[in-house]
Amino acid sequence: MERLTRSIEDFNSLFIRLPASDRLNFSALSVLHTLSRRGPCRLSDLVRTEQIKQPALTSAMAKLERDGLVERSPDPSDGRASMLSLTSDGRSIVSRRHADRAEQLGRLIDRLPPADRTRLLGIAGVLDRIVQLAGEQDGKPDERSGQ
Amino acid sequence: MERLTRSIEDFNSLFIRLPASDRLNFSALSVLHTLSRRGPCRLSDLVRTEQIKQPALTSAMAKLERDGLVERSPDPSDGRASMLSLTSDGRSIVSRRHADRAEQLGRLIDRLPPADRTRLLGIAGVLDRIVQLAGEQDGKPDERSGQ
DNA sequence: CCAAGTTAGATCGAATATCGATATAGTTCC
DNA sequence: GGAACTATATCGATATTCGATCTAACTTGG
Repeated sequence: MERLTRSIEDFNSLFIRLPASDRLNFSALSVLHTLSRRGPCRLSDLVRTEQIKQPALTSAMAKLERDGLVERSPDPSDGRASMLSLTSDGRSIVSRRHADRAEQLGRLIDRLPPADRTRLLGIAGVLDRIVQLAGEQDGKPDERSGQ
Repeated sequence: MERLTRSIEDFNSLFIRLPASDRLNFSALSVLHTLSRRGPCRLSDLVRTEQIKQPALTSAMAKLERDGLVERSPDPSDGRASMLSLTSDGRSIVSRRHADRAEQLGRLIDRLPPADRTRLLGIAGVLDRIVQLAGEQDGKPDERSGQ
């Protein structure tokens, strides 16, 4: 476990740095990614998973909204809350970053021995299953299935 | 590549968040990790890999030094520079975080089907090779070999 | 050796991010 | 309707970041 953990740590140092961030800080990018993967949700849902407190998230959202990357609509079932969702500009930032990472990772993987390449590509499903397991642990038992 | 990249992104969202940070922010933790993996180096070496500019790194180092996690000694070959290195307190923060991650990852992996577990454990070497390839690309062709 | 250019790192001031505490407004339960 | 709760906003203080600039130390060509 030691060994695998260290390899993942080192790989992440690399992977995280691949795409140079635009004018957005780490928290803002993380919020965009989360909104992209989970779909519209409320501020308090994000507070649970992002690594910042609610006031910081409120001001981050204000900036993202000013920049036209996120929009809010009233939550029909609760007058206190808003539903937050990505605008198309927001979606394109996320997918641009994703595409950059995929491309740069692809360039590295192309230089691996074929056997390694195959093994690595085959690991995606395992990673998904781990994420799912972790989600079941603290969150509700399903929810991670929707595209 | 799409598929693998997305799985890694999702896994990272999880992996990054595993250990709640002490009183140190993301940049400080990243610096500690880098110092731990690369051994003593100069401020300007870190500026090249960390995602912050030199003034921010200088003030981060000042805080880490105040907190007793990093120490500096004069660089014998260059009177302008200092060599930065982890103190034993700094080392133990890094290894504590590493151990936490290993333990939590281990708990998840234990719940995978045996075949998946084996495949995942076998991927460490491939990740190392990718990191090495990326290092050869922009840095000097070797250097990544030391323990 | 010396002047000019370069590099390592520190410092300053402004902008931004974050936090804890608290305020506001909507909701639920009795 | 009123107490308790929840979602989010706001406020003031502290921390982080950056761009610009500064100093000291190194390097080089003569």
